[in-house]
Amino acid sequence: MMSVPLYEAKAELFRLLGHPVRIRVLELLQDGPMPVRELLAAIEVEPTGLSQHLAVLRRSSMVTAHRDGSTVVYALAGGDVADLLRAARKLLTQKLTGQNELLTELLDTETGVR
Amino acid sequence: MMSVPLYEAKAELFRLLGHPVRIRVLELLQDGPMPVRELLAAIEVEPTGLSQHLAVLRRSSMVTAHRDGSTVVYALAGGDVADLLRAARKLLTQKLTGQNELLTELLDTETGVR
DNA sequence: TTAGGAATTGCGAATTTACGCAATTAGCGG
DNA sequence: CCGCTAATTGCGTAAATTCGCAATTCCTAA
Repeated sequence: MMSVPLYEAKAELFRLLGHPVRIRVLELLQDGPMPVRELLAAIEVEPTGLSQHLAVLRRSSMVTAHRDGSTVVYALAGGDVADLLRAARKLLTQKLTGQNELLTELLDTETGVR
Repeated sequence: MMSVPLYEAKAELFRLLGHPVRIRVLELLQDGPMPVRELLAAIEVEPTGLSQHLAVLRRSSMVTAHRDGSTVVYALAGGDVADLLRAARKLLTQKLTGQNELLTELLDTETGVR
């Protein structure tokens, strides 16, 4: 089995998350499964574009899809995607609130970050 | 102040993390500040390439740099980048084991792949 | 001041990714 | 079967990333 270095996989994961539409989809799906139609209504994107981004998320096994009649319903596929999004939000709020650099710097230098 | 939607910022963050070299740098810096020279020795990349990736991390305030004599030392800049990397590792581990389960299940039940 | 290493920056070429239109598949109702 | 909505796929082009070479900056030692 050709082993892919973990950091390669990690980079790939982040790269796949690196698009606004895909982030929106994942965030919306955190509240439970949702048909494409609703995703389409909630996100500012054209049907074709949404499909393509959903395909990316599907191929990387971050979401699952199943038909229900004439509509297709998407859902988060297991793994803790939520943790990632949460960590991202945490980091961003820190950065956006910005000027508490003092605090983070203190915490950082204190421990020597081991 | 022109507010950037949070999901845009989040996507941007992930996009910036989405490169093997940048991931490696962040992981290495988790053990403490490190001069470029050492990063260069530890990562398989050319000086010019490393500089460019370091520039990306600098511009997005994920790392800081300061000169120490003739060398430049990089360090993680505050925020909980570590949390992100940890969450990513967790998700990847789940995913990889999950793929194995799926694979064995496929081999056990049917040979058909449609 | 000059030589040299360390690190960065400025392009240009090559690769990758995103977007939109047209065409296609799939289910539902008349 | 036919028409219609939902969703996806196939391309071609536009836009963004990446990478390496050459040139530049900054520091140190002679």
